[in-house]
Amino acid sequence: MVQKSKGPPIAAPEPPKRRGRPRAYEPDVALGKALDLFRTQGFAATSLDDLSEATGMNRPSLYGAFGDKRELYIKSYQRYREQARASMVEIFRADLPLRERLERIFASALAIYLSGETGPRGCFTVVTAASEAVGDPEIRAMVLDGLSELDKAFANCFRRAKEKGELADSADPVVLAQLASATIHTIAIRSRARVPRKELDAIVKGAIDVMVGVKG
Amino acid sequence: MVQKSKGPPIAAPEPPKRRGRPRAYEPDVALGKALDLFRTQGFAATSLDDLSEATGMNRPSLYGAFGDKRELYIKSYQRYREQARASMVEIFRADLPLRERLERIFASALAIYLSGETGPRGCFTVVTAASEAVGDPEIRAMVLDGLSELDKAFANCFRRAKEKGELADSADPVVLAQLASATIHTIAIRSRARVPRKELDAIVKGAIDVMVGVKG
DNA sequence: GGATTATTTTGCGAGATGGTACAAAAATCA
DNA sequence: TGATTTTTGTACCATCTCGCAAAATAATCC
Repeated sequence: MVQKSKGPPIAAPEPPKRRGRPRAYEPDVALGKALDLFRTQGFAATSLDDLSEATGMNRPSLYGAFGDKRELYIKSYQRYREQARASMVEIFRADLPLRERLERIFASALAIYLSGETGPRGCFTVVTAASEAVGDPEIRAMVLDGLSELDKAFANCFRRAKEKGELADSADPVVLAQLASATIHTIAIRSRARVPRKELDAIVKGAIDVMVGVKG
Repeated sequence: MVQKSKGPPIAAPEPPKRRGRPRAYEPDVALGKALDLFRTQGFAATSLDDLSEATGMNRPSLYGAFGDKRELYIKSYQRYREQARASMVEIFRADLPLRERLERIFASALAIYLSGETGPRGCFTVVTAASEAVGDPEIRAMVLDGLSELDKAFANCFRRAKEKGELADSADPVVLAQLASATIHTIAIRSRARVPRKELDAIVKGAIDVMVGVKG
């Protein structure tokens, strides 16, 4: 949300008159390109040359703008999280019937997982968990945070649904949330193995049926 | 199960009098070491020097015995699948109450995922799906096979339980199987992020409660 | 215009990477 | 014993890796 105040001219997206030679790239789009590469190939399989070519920045510029490869990976991951969060937060917040809310969440997730020019790329949190998270404590902490953020959002969702009487009294919001997260994770993995969208939709539908229909 | 027949001497683990210089390694244990490395570090992050050191074979020997790095990865993955299958097949086959069967399956999976000297390593199928599967059709096919093998085993499990009256008539074995697989996948991912075992156990317990309690 | 500042560009360098050639070593076969 | 076969060990190659230093470029400030 960009504020559109009528007050004094606030420097928003206008160039803040930087000194020195102007950049030949936009950091935001460059980071997006880097994220694309990391999402498909992973950290180790992506070389600085790959990143340099994709972003249009040569290596020293990359280094100056984002730090070394690991820092760039971390910044890419943070950006992924922001994007993913942005695409879901309103659905989580909205006041919709439980089933519809879940349908929209999973549809939003699938849209992210199936996107990609060369093929589906899955969930970057899952990809990172499966690779760098074991050996790098800082990255692992971010992944853990990503996992629990989703768990919490789902738990909140089910808690509210229960309060509104959409679920049986015996239903446990935390357990249902873990099931919902598990469904997210399974479609993230399967999408990378190119399981056709129809099957993924069926998995989502089956999971939702169980989650909203739990009697105890 | 090694057969202990009384018939004529079958050349089993006895040296078949190979010609030429004898090997300084045992291919089976070397492959095991390679699998260990690949499971923790992934394909791209594991160098031939790493593999050479871990197996005790120098690079030419590695190459001669298993082919190039990719072939070694594929053979390692196949071996992982064999081991995982071996550790579960009897539980799937056994004639146990549904809940107990599920408990044992998940316990067996967790034992695999949490093992490792340097920390939990998760499921190699999931790790491979998250990395090499996108770019390598042959590897992707193996991963797909691994995913569907688990789905089918679970579906069979629930189908039999339903026939025995352990599940409501309205329960759908396929949907329940996908939920069980999803639970497997989520604990595989979380274990790599070092989620403590207690939480993983809780996730498994919650999922089982839902699966065996589904009324429809 | 000249000084200052920020960025780009070129290119380097030390080391790692996957893979291989070749000779020495160690066993069997004749 | 000597020929054959198989594996090992050393050394090497061409390529790629990440990161950085130095110089060139292009803007603003005075």
